[in-house]
Amino acid sequence: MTVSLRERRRQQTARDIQLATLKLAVERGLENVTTEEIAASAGVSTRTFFNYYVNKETAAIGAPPAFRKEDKNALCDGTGALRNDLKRFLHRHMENLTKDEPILRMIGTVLRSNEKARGILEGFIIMERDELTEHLCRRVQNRQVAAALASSATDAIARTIHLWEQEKNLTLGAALDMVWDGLIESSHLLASTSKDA
Amino acid sequence: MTVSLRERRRQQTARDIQLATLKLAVERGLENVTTEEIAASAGVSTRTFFNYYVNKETAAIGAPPAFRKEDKNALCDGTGALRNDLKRFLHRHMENLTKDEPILRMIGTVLRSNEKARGILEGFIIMERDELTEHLCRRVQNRQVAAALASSATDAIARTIHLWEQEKNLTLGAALDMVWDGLIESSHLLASTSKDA
DNA sequence: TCAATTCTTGCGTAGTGTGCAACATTTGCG
DNA sequence: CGCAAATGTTGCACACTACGCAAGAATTGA
Repeated sequence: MTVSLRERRRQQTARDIQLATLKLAVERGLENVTTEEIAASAGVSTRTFFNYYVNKETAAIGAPPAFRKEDKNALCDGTGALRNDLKRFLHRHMENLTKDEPILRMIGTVLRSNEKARGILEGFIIMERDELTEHLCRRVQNRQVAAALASSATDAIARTIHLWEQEKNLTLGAALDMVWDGLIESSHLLASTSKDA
Repeated sequence: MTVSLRERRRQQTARDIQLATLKLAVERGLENVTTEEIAASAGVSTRTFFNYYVNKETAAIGAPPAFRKEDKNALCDGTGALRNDLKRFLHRHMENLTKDEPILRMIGTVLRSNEKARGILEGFIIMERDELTEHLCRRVQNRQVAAALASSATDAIARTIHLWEQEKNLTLGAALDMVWDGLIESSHLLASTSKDA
């Protein structure tokens, strides 16, 4: 854990800038905030702001937590029913997000109104999903099946966060359970050729 | 069908600008094309360009075909197995897209490298998906189930286009069939609690 | 302590996006 | 038809974004 002073400062500045960005963005909307203001609020020059982030949208999003390698491996090397392994995987990831709930909430606010920020996050999610697809290919053989499962996973996460943002008194874990039940039910519907439900 | 001259010109100019944007974007990347160039190429002033589109990314995407109302109604008022109705719905939509295959291909190129364009399209897709969710609520009662189904549908479309872009000699319909089989198979996996497959 | 490396900053500049006002075109009505 | 209202186009001015460059400050390792 030899983190140099430089490195620590870099991390701190990056975070300072992100927090300054989100704070101002939540107050008045990211569109109505200039990079100059953000930089001033974070205590750096405008030029330095751009040394850290290529634009204010990226500054707002920061570096979202990716799927952890251990969790991905546990998912595709799992021995139980895929369904259970996937549920565990998702819960693990939600715990991972719980650490930064305030930031998550602020980012949600920004995403709702800012197209560019959405696109940046979307790009990140696509990468994560593609990687998850790759991993799942080791477990399910058929690429399209793996892709469908990976989509279900990332979508479930998105819907979970969305639900959690709307329903005040709901933890991320509880929201995931609701979303998960919906996913399973929808799978039953799609797996069946009878006209029930 | 009384379309005024003004309206027709507007449509034509909008399309001219979109085509000029896509042409230049495919050649050199949308980042390396200025609005000024696009406007000149489309035969209008820079200012007029911004009267039609708020930015070049929007110009590239244009107005993507939304789900048709009749198709949505057929889906949620359908009497057969949901699975079959959904498959038909997706095929209908792909036919809908087939009309503009060249544009679709160019947009795909742009989306791969441009975050802002992705965000704009994502916003459009979110609206479509939310509307589809609303419709599906009439058929499946539980909101989370409807949301999961709507996600499956829009994701399937995205994966279909992605597959179609990669595999040269594959129609949109054929690509959808492959994606669809993957979706069904993944649904079986998620519906089952046994550790098969 | 000193030299290499890295970070910060100001300045200059190309490009984006909008408000405004003048001018041109289309439309609908008498 | 002909004219007034509505709508569309354009140039200009301006604030803001984002990046290259180079000078100078801070951090590192020897």
